[in-house]
Amino acid sequence: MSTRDQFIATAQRLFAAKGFYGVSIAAIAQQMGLTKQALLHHFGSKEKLYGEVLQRISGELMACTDEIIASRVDPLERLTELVLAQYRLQMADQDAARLIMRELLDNEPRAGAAANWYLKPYLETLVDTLLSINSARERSRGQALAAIYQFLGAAHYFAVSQPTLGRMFGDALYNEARQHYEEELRQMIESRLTIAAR
Amino acid sequence: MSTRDQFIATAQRLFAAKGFYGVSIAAIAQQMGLTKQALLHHFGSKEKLYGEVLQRISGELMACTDEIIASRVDPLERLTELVLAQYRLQMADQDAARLIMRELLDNEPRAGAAANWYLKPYLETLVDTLLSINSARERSRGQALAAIYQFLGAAHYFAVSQPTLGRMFGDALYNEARQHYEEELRQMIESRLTIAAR
DNA sequence: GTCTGCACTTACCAAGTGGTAAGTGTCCGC
DNA sequence: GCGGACACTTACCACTTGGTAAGTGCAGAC
Repeated sequence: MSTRDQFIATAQRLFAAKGFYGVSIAAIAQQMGLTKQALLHHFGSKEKLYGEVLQRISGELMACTDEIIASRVDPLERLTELVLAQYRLQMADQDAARLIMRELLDNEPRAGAAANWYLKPYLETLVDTLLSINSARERSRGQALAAIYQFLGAAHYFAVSQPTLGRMFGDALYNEARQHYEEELRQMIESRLTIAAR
Repeated sequence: MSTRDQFIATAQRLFAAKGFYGVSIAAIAQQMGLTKQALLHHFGSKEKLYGEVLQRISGELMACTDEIIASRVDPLERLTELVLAQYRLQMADQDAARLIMRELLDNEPRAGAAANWYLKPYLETLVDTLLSINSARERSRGQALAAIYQFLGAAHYFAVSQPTLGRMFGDALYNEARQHYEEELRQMIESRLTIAAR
């Protein structure tokens, strides 16, 4: 793993834990036994490093999304898999999930606002897919977005809560909830879209 | 409104927008045309101010929660109202919602970790209420927590997304989704708990 | 050998950080 | 009029911030 990639990985971990302003470039470099000027040598500025972290994350999500879109044609199945895949990715890399959540919270545009150019097409895809599921029932884009947001919110929120829940109730209960969660999500999506089709 | 309360309100707004580390006490004071020492005079330290902001927020949520627990006995109705009330509060004060979300993300304990002593009893109440809805079906605490988290995640996530969604798609679409969202939440809870009762 | 590019260092900077100390003015009870 | 509590100020502190400048050491090319 190149020094550069190591920087990105370390930065992702720290940014996820304490946020952009909560981490100094010196702290990131120190974690790797280097000086902050080594970091600046590779990335030029703190913002650019942050941008690269976001870019790597959104790249992974987009790749995963594209694959599902290519392989699943049935809209209900596609929508379900898109949400579940996103959930699995976030559970597998919870630092990434936290970072994206932080990006969602920060209303100021920063470092190219990387969350946008991945999140927007992703959301558009989800909304379009949902709208194509049952053309019979009239459904506005706003209503579709509301439904999508339930799914994503339920998934993302849970993926991000491990530290807090672990601290509150112990990791055992979180892990127990985790065992059920994916299935719960699947049922939630199914029941929502099935009821909607009535 | 006292200077002190103004400080808390201003701090809440700024902390919500940029996080604890992203805002300096000088910036907060400057917004009110005062010096940072005026702020320190009232609160002693940045952490204490932050703590007071969290305390005010959690106080409101707890008051609202207690009232519902006192007035609703039917568990399904109580659970639904608890989640919806939380959602309404968060939509009414989106800065507060963002702050709590940030608190959820920060795994380090800080400023008394105010989110804990409000969030934990709140979650416990929700889990207990859910478990009492249908004692016939065996259900573990972890499973109950998973269900609860779907509801809260869907609500909280949406409440926090206005800036991002507004930037992405324009406020019109967000407002349209918003019109439907509370009803969507209600249906989601109902269908989840109704199916569970089968 | 010497030159070049690369990864990385030490040294330094202006600006900003949270916080302390010591006032300054103003209102209020007496 | 006076003493003290209160709200707030200026002045200052040690420290950290992101970033620049100028090397240093070391590989490979010629």
